[in-house]
Amino acid sequence: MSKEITSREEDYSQWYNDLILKGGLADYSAVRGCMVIKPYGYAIWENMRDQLDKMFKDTGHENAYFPLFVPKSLFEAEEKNAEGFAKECAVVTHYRLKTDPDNKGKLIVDPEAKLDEELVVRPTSEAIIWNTYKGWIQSYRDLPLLINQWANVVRWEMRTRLFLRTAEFLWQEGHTAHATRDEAVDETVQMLNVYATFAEEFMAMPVIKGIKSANERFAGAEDTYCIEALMQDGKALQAGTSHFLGQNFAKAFDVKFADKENKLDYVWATSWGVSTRLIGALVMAHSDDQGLVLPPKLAPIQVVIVPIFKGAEQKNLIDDKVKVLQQQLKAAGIKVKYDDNDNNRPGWKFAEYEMKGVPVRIAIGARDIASNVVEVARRDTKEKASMSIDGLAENIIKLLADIQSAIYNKAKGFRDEHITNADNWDEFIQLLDTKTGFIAAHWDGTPETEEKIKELTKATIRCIPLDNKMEDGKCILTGNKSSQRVLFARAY
RNA sequence: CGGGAUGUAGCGUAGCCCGGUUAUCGCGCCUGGUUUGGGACCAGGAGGUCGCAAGUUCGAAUCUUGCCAUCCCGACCA
Repeated sequence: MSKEITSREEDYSQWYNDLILKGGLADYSAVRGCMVIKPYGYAIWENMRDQLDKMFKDTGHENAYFPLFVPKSLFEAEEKNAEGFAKECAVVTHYRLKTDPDNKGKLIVDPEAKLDEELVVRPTSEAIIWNTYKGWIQSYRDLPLLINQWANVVRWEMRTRLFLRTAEFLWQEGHTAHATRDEAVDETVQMLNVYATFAEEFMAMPVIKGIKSANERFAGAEDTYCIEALMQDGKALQAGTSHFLGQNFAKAFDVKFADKENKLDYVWATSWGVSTRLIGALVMAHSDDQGLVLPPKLAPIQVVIVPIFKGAEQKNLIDDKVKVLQQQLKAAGIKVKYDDNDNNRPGWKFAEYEMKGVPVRIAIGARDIASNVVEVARRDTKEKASMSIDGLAENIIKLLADIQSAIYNKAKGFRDEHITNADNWDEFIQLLDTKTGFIAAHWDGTPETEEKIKELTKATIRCIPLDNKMEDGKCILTGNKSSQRVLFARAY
């Protein structure tokens, strides 16, 4: 059949693409590096967004919206940030087209319509937001300022991959301002914890909370905290970041506040974000060679009901029964779909919903109704069981919870299996090339050493785990003294 | 952006080297019927800017050039 999926074994990249395309999450578009997010994929994003938005609001944040365009002069105000993003910015230079006098029916950029100042299409919004905050903050009474925005950003990446790295992507970016350093650091860590909780409890994806080395730090940040996940091919994926920005942006945009003693000081800042990349992470974390495996808490469809019948009479009988069941399941808060489309037979539907990663499938036929049961199949293990129609909703709720924790445990088992200590260079190389995953190794703490290791192996320091224990050792490359292990991996 | 590969109907493809009637086949799609417990079957039918643009030629899916997109490997990537 045309919907066959390339196996992970055969070609991991192709497997990933197949899942996205054939699972109906997204499609390529006519625009280089930009994808179309299809309804099924967007529904996952909506579920992620709704949950995260709730968590942001529960921690005191409000949503706002800032412009897509950033005047170049503002963009360059915070030097490090500007430098970091300069190479991947789309820039608007003109505001008008006109008909081509030499080529009928075609348009050209009107050279008369050149902008005095170029507009940068935001790759991130610190600049425009901090320029705005300047007008909003005068006193400690205006702080903290806790704002989030849901937006699209553009980063002109050289090589793109569906969801993992696209030229335009959807994300949220929180931007907060605080009166003290400590409060800003607390906020940074708090939001990192929100991300970690979301990843583990909703995406069923275990993550390591850590801090980035100087090389991997966000341009313009003092510290970048991150959650790192491990994909099934042994490569790491940065799933979310939370930055402590110090007073860098306050100084760049001259945002000062008066404290209780009427003393002026620059405010302290954070920014934090996750993007549609999370969908890529979700896909790679759990799926198998038959298709997507989605965690029940984020699945657009949690339960699909497939009727099996001979003739219209049986179909009517099943319809009546399903109508009741559907109401019960919906009342129990379950997202349920009844697929009684007559174009496809049950076997086709089974395969289709497996590919789409629907966590639970219920098959119901005349003989089931006769014995007051349904056949319940779970996507993660492919196990099938007969379940009584009485109290079905309660049992399905339990099953969905089971699946949620089962796929988390499976992913966590894999992840934990793939954190390995390396005590010298040979071991390090060996592990990178055979076992893959996170490698915990001593590092002398210098950017030069990290850079060298990256050159030699393509492995980078993913993070220094927050709960790291101190331990004397020697750097695997230089042999210099080290006080703790850091996590290396090849990464997306 | 450099190296390699690819682009023919919604998907997968034959034809291209060696230019020549109406562009091949399978899946899917539409109509009708029979079916339905793991990707159904029969009959009829629709669907094509051969990625786009220029060029060579009496004639281009086929040859040439440029461009666009995708994939793989690099470089790049908070």
